[in-house]
Amino acid sequence: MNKKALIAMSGGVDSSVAAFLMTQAGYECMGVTMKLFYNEEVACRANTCCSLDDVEDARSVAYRLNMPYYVFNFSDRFKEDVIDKFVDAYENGRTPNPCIDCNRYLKFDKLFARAKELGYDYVVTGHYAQIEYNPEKGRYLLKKAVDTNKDQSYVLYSMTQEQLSHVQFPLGSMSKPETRKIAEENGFVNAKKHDSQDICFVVNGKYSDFIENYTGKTFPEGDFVDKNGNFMGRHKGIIRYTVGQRKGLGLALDHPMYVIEVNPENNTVVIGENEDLFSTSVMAKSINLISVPDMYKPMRVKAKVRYRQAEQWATAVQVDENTLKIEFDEPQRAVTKGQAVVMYDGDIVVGGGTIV
RNA sequence: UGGGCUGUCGCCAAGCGGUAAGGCAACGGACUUUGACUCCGUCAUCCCGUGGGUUCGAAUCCCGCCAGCCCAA
Repeated sequence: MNKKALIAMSGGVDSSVAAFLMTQAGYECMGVTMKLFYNEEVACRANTCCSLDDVEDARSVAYRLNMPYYVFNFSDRFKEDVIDKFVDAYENGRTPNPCIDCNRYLKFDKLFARAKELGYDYVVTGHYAQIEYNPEKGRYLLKKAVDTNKDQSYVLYSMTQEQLSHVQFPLGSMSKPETRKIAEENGFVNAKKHDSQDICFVVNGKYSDFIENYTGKTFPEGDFVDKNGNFMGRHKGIIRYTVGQRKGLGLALDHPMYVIEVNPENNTVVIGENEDLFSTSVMAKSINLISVPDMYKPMRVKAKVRYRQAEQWATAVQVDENTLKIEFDEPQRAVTKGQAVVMYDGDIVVGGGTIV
């Protein structure tokens, strides 16, 4: 009897090709799209995942591949573990990464558990990353995608051994052009669909508008101040700013200014020079380690503090059960609370955590 | 209402007789499964406070007026 794989299909080209590859590999597959929010609440949008159109695309591909297809309504869980956390972070001067939470709580927890209940051996997604079992370590390893330009291992750092042992990323060794080629060859409706981008549950770009609509709150104006607390201007509400931001400040000086810090306590936003944004030390909470059981002994790693960034040399050490301290060799620009720091050993993901 | 200074794009600011630099902001796009950063593009077209004058030609020179600032009273 064939192994059974549950394919998480967003309606995009990547997960569609992942589904195709699994059928080719002889798995008994089922396609599933997670309904994460209501389109009536956040409207429709062409290039986001999981909208109504996307469900139709996913269904179409599943039909073409001759696999059963279902939509699972996980909107309650998504609200609780992604949207509410997202809003809470912004309200408290942090900058969340909802994609990481969605992977952590929806794809590899809620959906993962459901797959198990239904008797499936694997959950499959269209992520560009690789999973590999290492006999010497006795651990499953998460590795970067072969196509390093599309590598998504950063958003997967929270995966556990249990999850890694029952998840497959068929696209890990593919390049994006190869993926699209396969989609075209199979006549998938979404072969030329634009890559997803922006926050999927935020319509028409402005996440700040979403937060205000969603919470029914308005976030009051406040002061821009410099490092010494001198008044520099008025800001339009704390949720509109993130560390390192330049655009949207509306401050016309003789040179660009950047957000250095967001201060919810007194509703101020500290601005300063680009040089003021650099720091070498990073503390992370809610950590997850993959390639090693613990890191109480300092370890040389390469790490990055945002998705699209080259890893930088650093020394990391675990402080306690849930805390990691990372000391970069060179100062890093705009280390931002709420974002993730992810550590690598070559192309192996060591682990990561949320920057505090 | 004596003297001095200034008035160029939303902000700052070049320009000093030859047909409006640049920076910031803004806007648009690229990049991107988060937010940012970055990059590319656009941004004064009978016009340089205003009305006259000189000149082949003025934002640039001259005169008047207006506005703002400063110093004196």
